[in-house]
Amino acid sequence: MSPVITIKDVAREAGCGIATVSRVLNKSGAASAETRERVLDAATRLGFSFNELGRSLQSQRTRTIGCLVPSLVNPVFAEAVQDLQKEALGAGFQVLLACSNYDPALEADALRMLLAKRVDGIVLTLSSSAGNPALEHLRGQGLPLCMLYNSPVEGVPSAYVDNRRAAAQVAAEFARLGHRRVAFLALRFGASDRSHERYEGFRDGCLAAGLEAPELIEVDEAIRFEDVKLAQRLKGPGALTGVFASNDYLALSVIGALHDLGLSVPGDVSVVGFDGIDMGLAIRPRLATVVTDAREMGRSAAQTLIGMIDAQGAATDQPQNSQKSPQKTPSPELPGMAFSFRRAESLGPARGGGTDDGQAATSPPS
Amino acid sequence: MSPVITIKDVAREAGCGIATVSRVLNKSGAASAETRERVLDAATRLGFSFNELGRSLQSQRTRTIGCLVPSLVNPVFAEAVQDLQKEALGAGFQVLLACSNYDPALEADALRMLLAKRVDGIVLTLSSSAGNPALEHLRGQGLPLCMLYNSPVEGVPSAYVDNRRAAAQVAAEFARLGHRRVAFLALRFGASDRSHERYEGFRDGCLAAGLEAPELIEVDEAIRFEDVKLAQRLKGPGALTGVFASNDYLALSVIGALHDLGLSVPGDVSVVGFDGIDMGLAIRPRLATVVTDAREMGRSAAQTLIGMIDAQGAATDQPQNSQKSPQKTPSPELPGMAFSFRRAESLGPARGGGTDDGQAATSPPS
DNA sequence: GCTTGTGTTGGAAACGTTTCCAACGCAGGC
DNA sequence: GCCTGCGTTGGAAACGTTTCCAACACAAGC
Repeated sequence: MSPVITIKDVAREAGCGIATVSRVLNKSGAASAETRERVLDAATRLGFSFNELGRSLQSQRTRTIGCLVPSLVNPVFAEAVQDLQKEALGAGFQVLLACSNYDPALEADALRMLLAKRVDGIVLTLSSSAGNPALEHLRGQGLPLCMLYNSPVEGVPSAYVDNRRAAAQVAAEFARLGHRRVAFLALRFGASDRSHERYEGFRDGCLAAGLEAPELIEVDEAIRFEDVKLAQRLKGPGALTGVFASNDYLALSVIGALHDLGLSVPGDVSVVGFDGIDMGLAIRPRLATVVTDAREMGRSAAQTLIGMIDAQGAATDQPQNSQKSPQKTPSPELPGMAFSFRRAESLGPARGGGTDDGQAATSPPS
Repeated sequence: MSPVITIKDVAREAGCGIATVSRVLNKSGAASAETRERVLDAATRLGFSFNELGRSLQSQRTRTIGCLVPSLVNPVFAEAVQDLQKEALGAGFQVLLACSNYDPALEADALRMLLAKRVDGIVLTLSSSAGNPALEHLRGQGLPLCMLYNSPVEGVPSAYVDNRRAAAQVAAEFARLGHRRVAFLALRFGASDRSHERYEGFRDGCLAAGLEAPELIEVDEAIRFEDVKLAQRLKGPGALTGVFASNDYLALSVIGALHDLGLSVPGDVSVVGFDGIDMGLAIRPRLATVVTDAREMGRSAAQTLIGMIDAQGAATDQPQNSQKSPQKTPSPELPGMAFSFRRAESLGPARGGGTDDGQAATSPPS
């Protein structure tokens, strides 16, 4: 429609060369007050704005970061991405988003496209990070990289929580309330590192606390519970008294389903989640869970990545004094991020179990 | 790190010119079988992949679409964006994402950056679309545009639901169950077209059904309800018997809060939401709400936009036979998308109200 | 007056691609 | 044997920008 204005048009309008226009508009290099005036004037009069494509091609930086997550339906990722985007915007970066839907093939495809678009760096959550060929390929490119929610892999920083440690703490809470027989309910056990780690941490925690090893119950994508194996494990002798769901989203639907089975939470069964999504505080009983800060996770990943990008740029600009300083960017190995356990109504003393301080556990959340 | 491979490297390796490489790799133009072989071979040996920057600069198309939504924390937007991205990917487009956080200044900023990055089109949800200067600016650019969740503005297609009609139906449901005094609870009334439209539709529906005009209660960002004005309107004579929340997210937290106030849902107060997010089915009582298909909304917006982009491309390619056909792309005015009312437990007969068929309304959802 | 320096300017190359077009080799028809 | 035409090829321009560098004007120092 309206003709696209380029730097050449501005140059013609201002009666000078394109180099001068570039210098003035970028405040790089000097120009006489009078010329500057003319250029600025021409630019606004024409409504000029830079074409970032030309700029990026020349400068070899796009000021765009790629972001790959499994899904936005899980609020944890939605929040992380939202704050990542916000943080990036503050630093002048745009975000190119892709969802893998937990499919490794899509992951690889998406990463290829991000590379082709020449993003300056990538934040990614992989289904499985250890030995992932796509990840190896990325590392080979020397592109700044930061993982999100994945446990860090040698040489790649990550914004994450220590799933094993957190899950072990959940086990301790169950034990404290007299539970003896509990289960781990995993939504996508085969396709998720995080599910695995949480299970292992939980199992180890249970064993350490003298509980039986937890049963592992896998459920498929659907949130429908009419047919679930869980039901048959909740009644009769030797029934489970507690369930640890691999994330809050799953935990909430479990609570609803238990309700329909005529079981009360936490009277008959206790339920604990993982993530600390807001919705867990909106329902009654409130959801006991491992609270993590998804937004902080997103921000942290963005900061780390942008730090790496800036460092890389600086290294290229000033290669002379990198003589003695370490060649390779130190690749900040972030510590795992903070989490806390939220005691809330969905976790109570074991049904009929002898507890030390079971009564106190139904107190309102901290 | 690893040297970036360009088409020139491939040409040298294959012993031919860059034009030939381009033709072979793009399958545009002919080449002898032998040359093709050599080029293909060289490309894979070197691990070549196109630099989309150079490509876009030359072809004037980036195969990237911009997407601007207020927030990803509301699951409705998260789902819409997710499916929009999926649909776009299927058509070979990437998605550049921005969140405005309901801030018009950020909206404008983000749109400027999307334009500078030369996206091929934009899908956007604006706080307020009528007479929005940023929107006018975009239209002036002649850039393909499709709104999401906003009511369509003259000449700009939109994937949306008819908020007024849907809200009026909610009023009818309240009336059917004998409610006389109800309220509309709005989360961000000042900054959202959608909130406004829902309120107006609800008010008109109430009046049409012989109810009093609903009270309008605005709440701020926080989901904390300890201090809410709502509480005082729920007890004593003339108390409200029903609340229509401007979206499901808000409705769910209202239910939790009412619980804490010692009020039962739907025994004392009925609650209805808008959107139909999954979580509404996970809690008990299940949330009665207007069910919309967020994912379909995202897909539809993507399809419409990509259709416009393709049409634009075709028009530029073949300007000769556009003689008699309409100059301007017909800008498909989409009809509002389907929605349905979900009767669920959170909506029951009015407390002490004389109802026609109140009992049937507590039946399980359809 | 000539050199030297400083401050301002614009031409041109480069970034990686697509595509126009001219050039070339070669077979077939006369 | 020459012209035509076709299939194949590569040089070069173009997309919009940044930046190097040479050119220029002008003042100051000798």
